[in-house]
Amino acid sequence: MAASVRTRIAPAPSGSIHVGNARTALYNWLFARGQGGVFVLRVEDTDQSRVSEESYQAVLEDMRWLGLAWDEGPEAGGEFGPYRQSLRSDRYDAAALSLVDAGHAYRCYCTPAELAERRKAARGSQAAPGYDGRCRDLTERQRSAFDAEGRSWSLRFRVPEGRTITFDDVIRGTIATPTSQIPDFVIKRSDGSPTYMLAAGIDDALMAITHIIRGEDLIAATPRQLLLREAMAIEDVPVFAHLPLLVQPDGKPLSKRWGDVSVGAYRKGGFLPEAMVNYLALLGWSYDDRTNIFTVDELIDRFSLERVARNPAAFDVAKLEWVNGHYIRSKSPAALAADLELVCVEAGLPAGTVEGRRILTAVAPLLAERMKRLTEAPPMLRFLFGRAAPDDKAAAVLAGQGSYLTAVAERLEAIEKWTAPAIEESLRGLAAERGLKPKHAFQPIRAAVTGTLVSPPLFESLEILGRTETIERLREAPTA
RNA sequence: GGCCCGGUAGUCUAGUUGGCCGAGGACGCCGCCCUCUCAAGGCGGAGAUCACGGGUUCGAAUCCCGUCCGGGCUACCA
Repeated sequence: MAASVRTRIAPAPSGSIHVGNARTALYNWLFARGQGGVFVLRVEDTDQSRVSEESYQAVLEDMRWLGLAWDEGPEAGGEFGPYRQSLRSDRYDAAALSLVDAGHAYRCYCTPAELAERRKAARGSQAAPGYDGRCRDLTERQRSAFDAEGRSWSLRFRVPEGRTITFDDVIRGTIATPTSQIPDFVIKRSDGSPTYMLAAGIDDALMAITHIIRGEDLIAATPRQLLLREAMAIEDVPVFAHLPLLVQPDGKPLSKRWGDVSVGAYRKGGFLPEAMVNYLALLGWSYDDRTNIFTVDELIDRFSLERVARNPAAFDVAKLEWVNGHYIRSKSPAALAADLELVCVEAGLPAGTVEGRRILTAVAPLLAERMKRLTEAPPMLRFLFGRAAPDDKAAAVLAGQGSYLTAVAERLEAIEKWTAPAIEESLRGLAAERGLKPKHAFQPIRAAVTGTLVSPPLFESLEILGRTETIERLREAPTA
């Protein structure tokens, strides 16, 4: 039994979570849960310029919606807090200080503008990755001179020369990087704030994270954070697992121009959290060669880092919709009605009442099997919340049907019990008497009652609508 | 440019100890059935020179080499 697995998701609070981060969060969560470990939520808000309380809340809200409960983090607490980097600057300062004292970091007086210029100049040449190490060995006198000039400084990590940093990635195997490829990187900005490299590296160590599961884009950051740990004499080395990127169907990186990239957008778009979780789990991971639908417990039980794919995965909305449809159909009428109430109210339908709930619960099973997204419901059940003029196609079908609809109304008035089977029996009887094919017998009724040619099953719809309302609509339908 | 990671049908993938793969499943697509519309469901179908070229082997998607293509990193962003 693995004693104490600890994983973490460390989102920047810049609004609703990106689906790629949501997947990373999910994998971390699944792994921790499956190992009986702890899942930590840490907010990386070191870049003060782009955080707001609102977007911070949006992140927590998305996590809750997805059902990814964190054991430690904001609001949950924990012995390794605080869990917002903006509240942990004392730790970063202390680490930076000791790094400088030990000679592992030094002041760099180069300004961003100078760096940009030198980088530009070095572009064409052979080697030259990043910083050229100009301030690496400044003398005390030179430093004083810069200070006298009033130049501000940042702190850079002194990357040791001539070594190769190696680590084993659970998903990709061994990855080795010669330190010649790693320039002296900034760990503390001139405004005193820590960079991601320092803050994340320290926090992962301080929070005793045992498994770092993150995006492939961070694989280049790994040797640097390993170097940082070594310089701070941190013995424990976490297990690394770098997930493949999420891309668009055309293979390009996910961008807003292509479509929705935030969890919030899918939530508003009528997707169920369980569908989102199931689909995201499948984006880059598989259990076997045939299983597509998993309950959360099954995912927790079966998920493993070893079975995560290595190649980028394209986000396919069509498949997400299929998964979503599956979960919509598996919901109980009452539960689905609760979801429908939200989207109906959002769509302006007066569904938020006791009567509204009764209606929604009744149509829920009917709608379930023809929805891929909850947002498709309002147009299909609008007729249950009020009359509307028929659309063009319905109007065309209604033309000249006045006497037939009147006959239908009379039949329905004579029914003893207002139930779908009774309605069906009655209307089929009438159709048979008139020699009408079912389609020709029923479409005019559908048009008259719902105002459209596409609706939930007719007889059930009429039952839910009620006898009085049904008959009135039949008699008052515009058939001219 | 340098370093790193990838490359099985439109998409997600199975295949990881070479033969059971003349490549399996799912979404999507096409057709049929069911049927009061739309769906759902059932059945069937098209779709992959396993990026390309060499090599090793009786035999390679699976091993080796090279090439090409895509992506990531190369920031006082994370």
